[in-house]
Amino acid sequence: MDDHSDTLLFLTDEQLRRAIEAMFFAYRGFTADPDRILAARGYGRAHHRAIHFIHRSPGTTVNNLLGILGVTKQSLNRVLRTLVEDGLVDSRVGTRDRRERHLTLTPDGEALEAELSTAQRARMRAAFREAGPAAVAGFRTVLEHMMDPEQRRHFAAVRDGER
Amino acid sequence: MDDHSDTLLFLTDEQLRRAIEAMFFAYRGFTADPDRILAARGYGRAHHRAIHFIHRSPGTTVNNLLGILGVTKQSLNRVLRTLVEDGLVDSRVGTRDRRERHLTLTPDGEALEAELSTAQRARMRAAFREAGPAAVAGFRTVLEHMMDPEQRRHFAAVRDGER
DNA sequence: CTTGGAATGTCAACAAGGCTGACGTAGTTT
DNA sequence: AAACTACGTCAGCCTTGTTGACATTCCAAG
Repeated sequence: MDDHSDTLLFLTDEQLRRAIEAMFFAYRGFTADPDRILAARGYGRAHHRAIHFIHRSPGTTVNNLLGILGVTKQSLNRVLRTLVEDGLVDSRVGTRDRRERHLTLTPDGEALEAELSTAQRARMRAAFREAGPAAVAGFRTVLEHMMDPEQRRHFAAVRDGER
Repeated sequence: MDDHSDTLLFLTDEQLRRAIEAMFFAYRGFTADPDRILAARGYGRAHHRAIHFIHRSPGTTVNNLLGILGVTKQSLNRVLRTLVEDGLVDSRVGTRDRRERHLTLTPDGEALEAELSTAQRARMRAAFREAGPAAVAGFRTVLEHMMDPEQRRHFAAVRDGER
């Protein structure tokens, strides 16, 4: 009960260092495919993030998105403006509160989202398949515990039927 | 044998989507603590990466680092220059090949590395402890499979006694 | 031994996408 | 009517990625 042997085993500084590096390299792999697709269109990761979360929560407001993405409105606005101009995102004045803008993807926006998502899911699926179900469960558990509490709230929001 | 039930279970597009988001949020948590320390000194993540890999492989060359970090030499050079100027990194002309510069951390550099690493390991350790050993093993397995083959080579290099 | 090419690293200039600060405008709340 | 909120925008800064041009050094072919 007070035997720390296996606890110590996986909490070595060196083991943790390796996990940190793995996270770094894995994240690069994780973004590599979308990055290529986006670059071909002159977009960057910022556009991807906006598209992703608008797809996930159609009709979401600008303010809402700011909370999820954790950037300033000026920064988000730059991205949103180009997406609206290019006809990928639709910005509609709110009906209940007309100060708000509700964001949705246009058909073109959905198409790009699908393209990005398909590529990213394919890599994820391949990694999951090679690693096996048990590893996948562990993977997700650790990821959840690595988030900031606030980020985790946003994450959990989806699981329980979106806000 | 041809029962896909559990395979399908964890390969749903929706499940994959959630994993993608988890990766996004977790990476932000992962970098949050170092980012704060770096910002206080006027550095960014690029500096952290350089410091980390120089610490890992003391005496490494610029070219070597380029392969690991996957950026252009000009980009890396800017970061290295400030680190050398600030006395955190030592750049020494190679003895065998004088075109090369061998990079090591100065005592000040090691101190910052320790500070960054300690903060990042603390979060990692906490997440690992809450998730448990089995989850940790799965986590690392999936991460390895998510890397690009080339990135994975660099990663594996350390495990087998560095290059 | 020289000379041309490859490797290595530096300087300059540009772009994306973060940031802060200030401000305008509409709509809502008190 | 006054205060607050949501959103957009202008201006300017920083980090960190990019490409292009260039200097130095090494090596190998002639």
